[in-house]
Amino acid sequence: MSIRRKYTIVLFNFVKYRIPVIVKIYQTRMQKLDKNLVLAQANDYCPGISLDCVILGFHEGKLKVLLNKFSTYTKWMLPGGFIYKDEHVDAAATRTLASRTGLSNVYLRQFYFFGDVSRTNLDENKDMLARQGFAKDDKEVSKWFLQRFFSIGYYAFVEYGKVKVHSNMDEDVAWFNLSDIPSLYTDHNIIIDKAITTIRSQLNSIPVGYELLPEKFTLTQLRTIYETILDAKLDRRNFQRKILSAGLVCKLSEVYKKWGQKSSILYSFDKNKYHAAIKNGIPVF
Amino acid sequence: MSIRRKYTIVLFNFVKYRIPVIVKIYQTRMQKLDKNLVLAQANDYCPGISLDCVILGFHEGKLKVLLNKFSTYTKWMLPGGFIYKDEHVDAAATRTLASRTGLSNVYLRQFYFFGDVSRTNLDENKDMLARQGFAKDDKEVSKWFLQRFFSIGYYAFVEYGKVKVHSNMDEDVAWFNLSDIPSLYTDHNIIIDKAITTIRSQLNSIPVGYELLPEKFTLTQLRTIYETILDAKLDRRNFQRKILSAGLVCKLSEVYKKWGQKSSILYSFDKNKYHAAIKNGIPVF
DNA sequence: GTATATTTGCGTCGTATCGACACATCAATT
DNA sequence: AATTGATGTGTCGATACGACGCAAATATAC
Repeated sequence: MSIRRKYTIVLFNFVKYRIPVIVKIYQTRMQKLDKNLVLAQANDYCPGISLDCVILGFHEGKLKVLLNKFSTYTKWMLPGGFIYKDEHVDAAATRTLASRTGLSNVYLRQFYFFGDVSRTNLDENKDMLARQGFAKDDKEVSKWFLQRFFSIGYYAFVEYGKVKVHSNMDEDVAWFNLSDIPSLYTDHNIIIDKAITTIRSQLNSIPVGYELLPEKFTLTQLRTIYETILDAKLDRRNFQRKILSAGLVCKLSEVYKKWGQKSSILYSFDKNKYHAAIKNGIPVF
Repeated sequence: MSIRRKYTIVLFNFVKYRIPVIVKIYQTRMQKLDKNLVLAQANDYCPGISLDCVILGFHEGKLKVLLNKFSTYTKWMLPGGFIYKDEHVDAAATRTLASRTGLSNVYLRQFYFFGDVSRTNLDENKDMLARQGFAKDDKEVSKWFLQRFFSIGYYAFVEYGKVKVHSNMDEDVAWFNLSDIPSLYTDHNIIIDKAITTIRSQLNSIPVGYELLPEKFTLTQLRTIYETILDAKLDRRNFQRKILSAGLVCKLSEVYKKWGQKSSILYSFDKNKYHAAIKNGIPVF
């Protein structure tokens, strides 16, 4: 037998028999680590309560939502987390947001408590655990993950350009157009809808523009945000008159050139006036 | 010894020695019953979550809040309850409201999730349990009552005249003027403030008048409600013009005579127009 | 009985605001 | 050179809004 033939056989056997074994060993180790981590953390969290963040950004004329997906699971979901037993809910939300976006000092507000019994879908959760590699009859893991969960909804406005989306082996993170969101885990589609409805109803006293836009922006961008949230067309000229006459923004000497068309004037917010106006409510529509 | 003297002594001894013993026996029985009841129920409830209702009524020109107080405890508190493990949160709120007011079909809305760690005051709760007659080291009772509690805040508008306030041995129930509320259990003062703030900020799309007033009412009563919630005076004539020109109310042929002064015209809501207007938002101030 | 105070019904008036639309400008495509 | 689409700037009429006036009705004070 030639040396080459011999090596080929060794290599073939290695690939066929050894690699699966090695993979299996590591998988088992990882799962144990994973499970221990999960259980240790589960003990530190308040039972039955989670929180989910609807993180909104604005890019190229579209409102976007940040979603994530476990690499072992099929459905996308809202970035969420649990509350430590000695932690303020708002702190837990801030922590969750920071872990996904790397941002702190973000406009983040609680908007609803989701308390439907049927929002906890046992079949869905069992499927997710199975794909994660946990045994069906694993009592400890089931006890945490197959309990009824309430969820506290938070929405956040972030500056799109400042968010660094970093997916890794275990988790994908990505922006989705608000108008084009797939079917999500549990009631997360409902949570997003409720967030938008809430924001819309309080739009006059929420600094959407200030939080979503970069330092310098055009009035068209600002208007587009309002139009998207209100799901209505606003008269360009009337909108500008309102914003300008209220003195909320300062005209800059720079212009924004891009799409072809006429270049548009850049503005920046007059921070003091803007926040004062928001407190009293800006009539937008 | 005269018969009278003999009876006196017997009666004296009875009062001095027997009655306390009998009372003690019954107290102990009641506490055991109480404890068993508490523990049995505690098992059926979602741990760590309560809900509190800010029940608002309107009477004699004042906004009122319904509060209750355990007869064994000093502080008044918001009518509250827990959520059964298989119960929708909103259903739990409806149930809590009905048990205190006897009313169903009430305008009841969730408005905030109170998630501060420090809202659970252990000393206060220990004091309450002690006054209720539970031993300090009673592990089972402590486990439920001395855990960290979140609370979901609900507000409700009820027609004052329809509520039957029924206090009993264990619990007092009473209306308080919104402007004159004592120091309450835990953060319940904060919860009321937050409720009012929330209602104020959404006043244009909340049917306060419709829910708080009886079938027939005067425009002054309606205006007073808005003035109280907004904490501002509204011009009587401008307010009437707005309400009337929007066609929200129908003028009745009856008048309201009471306070002396000129008798005022009674109105009733045009239900359809009113709810349509509320959906789009009535500009009030 | 008369005067006063208070509350109600029913208005007026000037200004600010809102919604609808016109027109010129600029850059890229046709 | 004409067209397209987005932008800056302005006009105009209707209406809504805030401020306020005045008479009528009823209780209290004298």
